[in-house]
Amino acid sequence: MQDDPDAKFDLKDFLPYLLNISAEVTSSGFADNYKREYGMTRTQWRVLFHLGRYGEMTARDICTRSRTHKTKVSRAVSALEDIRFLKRQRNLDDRRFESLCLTAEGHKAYKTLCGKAGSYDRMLMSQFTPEENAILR
Amino acid sequence: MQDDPDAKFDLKDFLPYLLNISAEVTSSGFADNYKREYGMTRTQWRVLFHLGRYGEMTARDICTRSRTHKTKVSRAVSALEDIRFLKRQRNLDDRRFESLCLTAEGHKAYKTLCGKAGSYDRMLMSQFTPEENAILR
DNA sequence: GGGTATTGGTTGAAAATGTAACTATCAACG
DNA sequence: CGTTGATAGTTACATTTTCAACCAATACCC
Repeated sequence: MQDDPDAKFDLKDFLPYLLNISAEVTSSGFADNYKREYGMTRTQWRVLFHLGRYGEMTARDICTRSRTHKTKVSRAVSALEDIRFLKRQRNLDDRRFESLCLTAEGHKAYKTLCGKAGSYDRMLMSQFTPEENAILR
Repeated sequence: MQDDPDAKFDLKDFLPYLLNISAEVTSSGFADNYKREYGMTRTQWRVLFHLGRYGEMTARDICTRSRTHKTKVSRAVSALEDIRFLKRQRNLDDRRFESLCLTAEGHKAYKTLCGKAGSYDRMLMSQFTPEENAILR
């Protein structure tokens, strides 16, 4: 009855659904690391990672690179500033911009978490063959 | 496995991050369909889809099948009930359960969206080779 | 110059989510 | 019985996220 042939395709085959589930499972598995230790949210961790990995950049850069909405980034940046993980500096040429960079403390946290992320990633990867990984990415 | 603090690995290589981005991009591309038309949230859409595709089941079934937390499902069910897309019925043998099933209206919405999901999925898939798809899933 | 549009970033209110405690039902064991 | 413990589902409260409006600085154009 509910199975109209042309309206029928398995939920398991719907790519966005699949990706959501996988994203949630893998992310929450790692979230404890930054949450318990530093009280960071997912977005904050993302911002920290971008700055740690790619160095100084503006909030807007993070938005476009990480496909994150600017309000999310804005709030994450303030939060990271509050706990002294980053500092901002107005660009003098164009004073709308502010370039962000990590403090020593922020960088230390980044390095710690980055190491954990590396092993976590390797752990995830070990469940696939190399070819599968190449295609996934 | 040791955490190597100096390990530099690209953010682009962190699987959870990748999955999050892909999930977000692909999902939000489709979200307009149920959001604009029916005012549904992602979770509500997920519940609707499960019931439409697999027929009558309990809230708990949906939780375990879709890896969604029970409070999210509970609220989505209430919301869908409010707009008359599903009805619930207490199980008489064990009155803790309530089985859920779609109303005619709910099923109509499911069918419509399911059709769109199908073409959306095929569109996404068309960007990969069949082998790539097989592995992704 | 002066008006208008655009852009980087912030803010406030409303919606959604996460967490934990809660109700209600059943089952198991004395 | 009564107590304990598990399970299905809800609710309350705090945290996040979303959405739209907003501010300030710059660019564009006449």
